[in-house]
Amino acid sequence: MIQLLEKKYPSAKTELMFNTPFQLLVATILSAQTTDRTVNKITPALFERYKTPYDFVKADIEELKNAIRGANYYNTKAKNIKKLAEIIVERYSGQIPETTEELVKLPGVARKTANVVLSQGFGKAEGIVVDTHVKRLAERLGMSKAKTPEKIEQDLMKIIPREKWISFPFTLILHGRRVCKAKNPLCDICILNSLCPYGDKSKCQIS
DNA sequence: CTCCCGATAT
DNA sequence: ATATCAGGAG
Repeated sequence: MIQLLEKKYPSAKTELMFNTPFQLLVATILSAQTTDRTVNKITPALFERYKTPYDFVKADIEELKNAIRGANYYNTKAKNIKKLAEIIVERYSGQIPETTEELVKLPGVARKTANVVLSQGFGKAEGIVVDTHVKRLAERLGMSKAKTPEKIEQDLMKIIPREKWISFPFTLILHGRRVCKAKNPLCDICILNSLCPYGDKSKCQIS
């Protein structure tokens, strides 16, 4: 099924807009519980106003909140981004760290965000991105019975070849958005229907 | 397990 | 007006 997904979504990657790894980090934090499209509406002006990590350090918190208003939880995210910028300037000389271990220490950054930044910003396959789509599809496709993103990631790392770790989750994300939706999945047009344990059940459930 | 708490589609 | 979208911290 990896091959089928790759064939259907040949260039699967993040849809977030960015020019530097730091911008990707900020964009990914903003994308928590927020669609990529909404984030992409915010970031051009944001990155024009704040060009370097140090610009975020100097930022007035209210002005920063206003600049990212539109992203869900912008209050918390503004504080996290400012704090994170301080850490990057003070502890990392303005360059964001390139390991999961270091990234998840930053405020507002857990494994999902760290994996997006490492894989999409640096081409590093330290782990597998597990967002709500990957979580749902992994369960439906029978790839993991685990409940937490951390456990699901571990399960996927065992069954997905490492050279696919970067692209594979993004094929699931695209498929999850377009076909294998949370509500009313389009099983009748799904290319994975014949080998999906969930598909057979849902075909009987959908009116 | 609770809080955070906007945008877009229907 | 309501449903759907879709992570992290305490």
